[in-house]
Amino acid sequence: MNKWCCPQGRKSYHHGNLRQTLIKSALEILKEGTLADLSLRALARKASVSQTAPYRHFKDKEALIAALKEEGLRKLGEGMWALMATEKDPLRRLQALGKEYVRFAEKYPAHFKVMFEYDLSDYDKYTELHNVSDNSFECLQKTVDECLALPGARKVAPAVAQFGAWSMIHGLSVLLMNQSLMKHMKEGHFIDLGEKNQIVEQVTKFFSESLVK
Amino acid sequence: MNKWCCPQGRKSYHHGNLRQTLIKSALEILKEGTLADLSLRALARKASVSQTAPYRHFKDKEALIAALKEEGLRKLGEGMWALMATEKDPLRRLQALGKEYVRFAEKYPAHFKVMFEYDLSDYDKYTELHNVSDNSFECLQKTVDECLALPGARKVAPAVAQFGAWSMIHGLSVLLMNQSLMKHMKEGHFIDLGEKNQIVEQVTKFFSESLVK
DNA sequence: TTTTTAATATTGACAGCGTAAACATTAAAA
DNA sequence: TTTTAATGTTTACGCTGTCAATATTAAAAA
Repeated sequence: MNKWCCPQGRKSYHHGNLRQTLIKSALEILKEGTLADLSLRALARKASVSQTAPYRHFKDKEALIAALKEEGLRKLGEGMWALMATEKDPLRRLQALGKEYVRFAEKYPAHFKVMFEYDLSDYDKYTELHNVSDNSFECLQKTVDECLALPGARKVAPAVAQFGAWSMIHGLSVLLMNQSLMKHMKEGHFIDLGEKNQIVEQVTKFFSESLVK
Repeated sequence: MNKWCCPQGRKSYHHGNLRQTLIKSALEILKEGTLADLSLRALARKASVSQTAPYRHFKDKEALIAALKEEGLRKLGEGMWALMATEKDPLRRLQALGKEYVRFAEKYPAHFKVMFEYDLSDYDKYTELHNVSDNSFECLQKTVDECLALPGARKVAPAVAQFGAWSMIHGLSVLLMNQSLMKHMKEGHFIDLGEKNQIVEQVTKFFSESLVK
């Protein structure tokens, strides 16, 4: 007799793919809700698994968060590196990278939220995060350097331009993703600006052109 | 007899200044810790008050958070508006505003964290937040407009320059305040950049100069 | 001044949370 | 086939946000 065979009404004792399932559910919750809405127990429930099962895959809640961050960083990096291969003109590529960054924020809002809103208590525990992060932003650096090597480029310390580009792109994404700011803007400020995509198009263009002449 | 007169070992039944005390304690906690470390009960304990006393001053936890956000936004606005009065040259003022923004993030890290990392579940409940926010960023808009009115200014839609300025300044602050990013940078990237203040000085200068010529 | 009332505090209770400890099942390695 | 490591379960603890019912008191009204 096997009344204990399939706990939580599952087909088999082992879930089979719990880690991925937990990550997926977490992203679903974050997509609509805030970070405060995320709980390991709710994820376990959604996966029809006991409340402590997640601990076989993540040391604690922060480890799950770190995994989400890493996945997001990786996706972002992939998108940006793809542009490195396809767009050869540095100025146009810098603009494209900015657009890609914003596009990522819109396509993966849950990843974006967790990447930049959730402050881990100890980043040193997640060394892989740094590596992925490095890799993602390396192409931004490279592209800025190429822009500065262009004939007629402005004379700026590369680090300044790199940091400026990153700040601009990141800030743009953050502001555009901020429901509060966007809302109040539509009700008064920047009304003549049109749609989001146009903002991104123009601001990134503005910046990349700032590097030359 | 008054064994019940002074609960929690206080001198009087009423605390006298609980609201401010709670806010202050919250900021102290956030200064060193993360948003996850913040709990109403801990704040109540610190104030030697019962666990539900905070509810006389804040409808719920989010209301406390919103109050922190508002206070931060107000401080930021004050600092920025002060510059409007003292620095008349638009370009230099734009740079000064950027530096002020970063300086604020460094001086009030707890406010900054809560302002831009804590996503409220419903912003419409806190209308005052929008007003304060509007006011804080109005001077940034005005300054950019003045820059664009300068002889030799680049031809850009004002909204684009405004949004670009805001993105740059905000992104700069966020990146500089991100312990994770800053840490990994010192260990490899941007090493030739020197100290934070120099970054801010140069990047803000770079941007404001991007508006003219 | 006295009385009433509104502001501010209290205790007690409840469900949900993160997570530790001890134990069960099973897939994979020996 | 046996052993072991991976992956699950149950139970339990203290912490959390928050509600309901109640107490104290400062300020307003009488």
